[in-house]
Amino acid sequence: MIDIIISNTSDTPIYQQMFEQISSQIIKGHMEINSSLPSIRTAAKELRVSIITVKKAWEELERSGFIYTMVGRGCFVAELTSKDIQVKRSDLINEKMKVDIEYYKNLGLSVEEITELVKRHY
Amino acid sequence: MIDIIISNTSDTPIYQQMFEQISSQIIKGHMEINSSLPSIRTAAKELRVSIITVKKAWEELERSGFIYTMVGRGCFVAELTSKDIQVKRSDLINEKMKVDIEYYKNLGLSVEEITELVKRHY
Amino acid sequence: MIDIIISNTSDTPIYQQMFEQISSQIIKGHMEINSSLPSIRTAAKELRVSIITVKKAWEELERSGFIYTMVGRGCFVAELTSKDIQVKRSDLINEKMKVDIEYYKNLGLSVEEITELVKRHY
Amino acid sequence: MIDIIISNTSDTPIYQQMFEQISSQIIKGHMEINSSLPSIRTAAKELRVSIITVKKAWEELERSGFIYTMVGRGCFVAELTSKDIQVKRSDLINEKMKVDIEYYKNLGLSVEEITELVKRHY
DNA sequence: GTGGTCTAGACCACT
DNA sequence: GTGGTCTAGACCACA
Repeated sequence: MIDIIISNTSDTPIYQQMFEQISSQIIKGHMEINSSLPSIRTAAKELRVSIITVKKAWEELERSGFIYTMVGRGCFVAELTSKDIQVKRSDLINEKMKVDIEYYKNLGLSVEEITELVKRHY
Repeated sequence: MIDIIISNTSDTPIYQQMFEQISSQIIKGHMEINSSLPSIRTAAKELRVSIITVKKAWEELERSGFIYTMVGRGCFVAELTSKDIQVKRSDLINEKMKVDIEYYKNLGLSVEEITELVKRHY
Repeated sequence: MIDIIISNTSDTPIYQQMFEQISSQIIKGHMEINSSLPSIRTAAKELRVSIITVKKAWEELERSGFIYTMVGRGCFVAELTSKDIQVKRSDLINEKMKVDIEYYKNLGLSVEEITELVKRHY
Repeated sequence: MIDIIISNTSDTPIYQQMFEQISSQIIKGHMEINSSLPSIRTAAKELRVSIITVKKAWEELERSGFIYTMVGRGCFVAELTSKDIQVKRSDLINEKMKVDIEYYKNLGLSVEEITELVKRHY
């Protein structure tokens, strides 16, 4: 089993949805270190997507250091130290925050207005 | 002349970059009502993008009510009441804010942490 | 046209053969900066491989910084400074050299024997 | 006991790692002629790899003439004359050297640069 | 069983 | 035209 929800209508690619959800679960410590991910075939069947789509997601996860692969055996959650995780998390957050603030600023929003909106939408 | 910066390597489509920057300028009142936009050809030459791309951006702007077209004469900034503008602005902001908050929440950020980051990045 | 030779019988994957040959040409300065690579489709047809195989090679090249992509327009040779190129080249060479020397050393070869072999095979 | 180090994450197959390390030990005379290799089951347990993998490595070693099998009794280091060993060793070395030189040559390295690198990395 | 590579299509958005 | 994504198969090496 794997705890992912795929939206076929979303405009973010399926493989990226998978990447984001799994990486986020690893970052939050919801997946045990060295535990195995479902095999590409199993995940594909479960999520009703193509094998190649799953593979692409797994590849991205490996390239980002979230999982490691042992050919013929499967893919496993990498041994990230809590520090590694904090760094990865911060990177993700700061990168996005920078772009977001740029956007709101561009529309003439003050910092107070933004924080107000944040509270309302949270 | 037109005050836009295009990034060819960005992964947001060029026409959308144009849409966002122009609509934001109109919303902020930086473009005079009924003033004319540059012709599609001129804009294309200035920004070094395809005519088709400019056409698409202008179409999107018209569809969203930011500009209007007079066939054979060009495109002009629409007469938006300040209320219209507020509504459009709010729509843009709220739609994006909803998605953004979802993302940060998903990474385990509290509302306080988000507002803290907002202040730092602003 | 593109100057690549593919061996279907080799045990190095096709996409990797393409990556190595193109990156090596860029490193050696045989491809002009900002010149366009053949489109994925064209290259696939010319080399008689699948589109997806070419795409994978192009992707690796982009990830390694050798080329950049403009969606809807094509892929282009990146503007590498001669210093960038030297660094990339050194990295490739040293990484491989380390493994190779390890191998020969492991078989009991002295440094003189290796250099002797190098001269003979060059 | 058997003196081998296996890397599960390496991209050279496990059975090949085993083959290379054992054959190299035989070539260097570090394993006594007619001495017995550990049983497949023992080796598999010690190295924490699959029995099938060990079997494949032993098979390769036998096919290359490094060991011989006595059914029901185990596998033993073959009686290689020093000449046999020299030939096998040369074959391995020359085959690899040919490919390696090709690679370095392709990156524009002169024979002097290569020998220089060899000395530095040795 | 596993992942790695590859094919020959397809549809889409963008230029 | 371009690249981006996806599908539903296939064959292979590896464990």
